[in-house]
Parts: sequence; C-alpha cells; structure tokens
Amino acid sequence: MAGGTRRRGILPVRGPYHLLRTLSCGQAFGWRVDGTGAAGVFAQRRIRLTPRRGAVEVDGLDDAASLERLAHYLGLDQPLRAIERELARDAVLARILRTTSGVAILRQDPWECLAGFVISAFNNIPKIELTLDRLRRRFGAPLPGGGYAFPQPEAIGAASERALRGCVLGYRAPYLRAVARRVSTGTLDLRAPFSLPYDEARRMLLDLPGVGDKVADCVLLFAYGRGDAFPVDVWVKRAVERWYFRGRAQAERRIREFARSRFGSLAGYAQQHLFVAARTTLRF
DNA sequence: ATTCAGGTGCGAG
DNA sequence: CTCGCACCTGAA
Repeated sequence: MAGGTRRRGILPVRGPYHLLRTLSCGQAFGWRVDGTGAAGVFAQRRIRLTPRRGAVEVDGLDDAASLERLAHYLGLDQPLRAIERELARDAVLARILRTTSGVAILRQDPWECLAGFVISAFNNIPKIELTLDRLRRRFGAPLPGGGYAFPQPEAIGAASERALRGCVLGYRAPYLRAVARRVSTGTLDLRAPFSLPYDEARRMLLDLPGVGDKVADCVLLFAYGRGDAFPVDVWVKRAVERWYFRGRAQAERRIREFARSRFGSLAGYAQQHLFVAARTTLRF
C-alpha cells in the first residue's frame, strides 16, 4: 500500500488520559497493544492507535463522524483530572493513582461487550482471545482492509452448538447462543439499560444465562457507562480485602456494596484503578 | 500429568 | 439467601 495516501486522523487528548493503559486494563478484549500503540477494529475498519503528545493518532480512519464516535468510545471526553482529584480523597486510591492514572472507561458496543464477558467467565485471557478470534473468523463479516467484524447476534444465534464449541467456548456455548437469540429476536432490548436505574438494568442482564453479578456489572460499566457499577472479580476482591479490610475475606456482595456506597458515581473508576494496581503490584 | 484461569448455575442447609 | 461445588479446555 502506498504510504502517503492512507487515511489518518488526530484526536486531541487533555488531562491525564493514558491510551494504552485504558485499552489494556481488561475492559475490552479486541485490542492488541504493543510497545508503541494498539491495533483493533472500529467502525468496520481495521485501525491502529498511537499515543502522541496531547493527542491520539488514528491510522485507518479519517471521516469526522467516525473519529467523533471513536473519541467517545475511547472516553476522551471524560474529565479525568477532576475525577482523579475526587478519587484521591480516598487514601488508598491516592497512593495507587501514582501508577494507574489516566484510565478512562470505554463506551463499548453493548452486544460485543456482553458476549465478551459471557465468554470471560471462569476462563483465562489467552483462551478468551482465541475464542473471540475464532468467532470473528467464522461468524463475522470480512472487512475491506483485512480482519473481521464482531459477529452479529443473528449469526451466533443461528450457529450450531457444535460450531460454537469449535470456537473453544466449552460449556459457555449454549449460554452465548441463548443470549444472542434473545438479542436478535428482540426479547432483550439492549437499548433499555441506557434509560433504566442501576438495579433494574442489572436485573435485566442477570436474567440472561451465563450472566451473573460480575458480568452484569462489567457490561453496565463498560458498555452503558454506568459509573456506579463496581464489578468484583478475583483481583478487585483481593485488592479491596487487602487494602480496605486488613486482609480479611469478605463476600463479593459486601465488597460491591461497600465500594458503591463509598465511591458513588465514581465507583467504576475506582474499580479500574484497583484492578490495575492489583494486577501489577499484588502477588498472591 | 496436574493445575490454573478475569464466574455462574445449581442444589443443600 | 448464603454457601459449596462442578465445570469446557488450552497453556504452563
């Protein structure tokens, strides 16, 4: 491909925003992050993102509408300076923010986010990525510049369990297919959680097979922007127990309620910083 | 060969 | 309602 003719865009960045930290802290599965940037798919295009001084360089996209959507997806419009100043009133967060600062909350597509976290349950990251890659290749539309779109719920819903298990979904195959069918038939309205209170939106998601407390909160936070959601995974559980409960074990429900009441609408950000800090500094 | 991995569903008390 | 246990499967 000729060098100078490639589509390219620039997104301005302000505050402590940290692109690679945001893309590699486990909110989304689709990004391949290396030393200089991240590669993935957005707006039906294969793109590459590179952090620059005060900006994010976007290769593979140049129309204003897509770039604006990308900025929103990446959380570039979030007031991280003020958010982190508020979080730093908490002594634990004040300490760990020195190494976790700049994490924004992505605004992911609800279906893709939901599917990804259903697959993530009791799984490990390499295998989650293997599964998602196979699902894309087998059920996703091939993209112009290479790569595959994330499969539509119709495609997953129509797949045989055998074909899904071929994507190493294991026992999650029937869960994912059932969720896909509820979405594609309209039994589940994925726009509804945008306009529902936390508890109701959460109940809706919990009704889905393969969706429990943790996955529901992940989707509420990473797709619906519900900042009051606080997903409790094994790492966050360890972090909260160690740093807020003197190492004493607590039920996940108790941890979630403690954090939601302590951090309010910023609970989701608190969770991200605790998660990053736990994964990078805690050894168990 | 065993063990582990970013939870969930299910039955029991 | 809270608790304990089994669970597909690739990778170490």
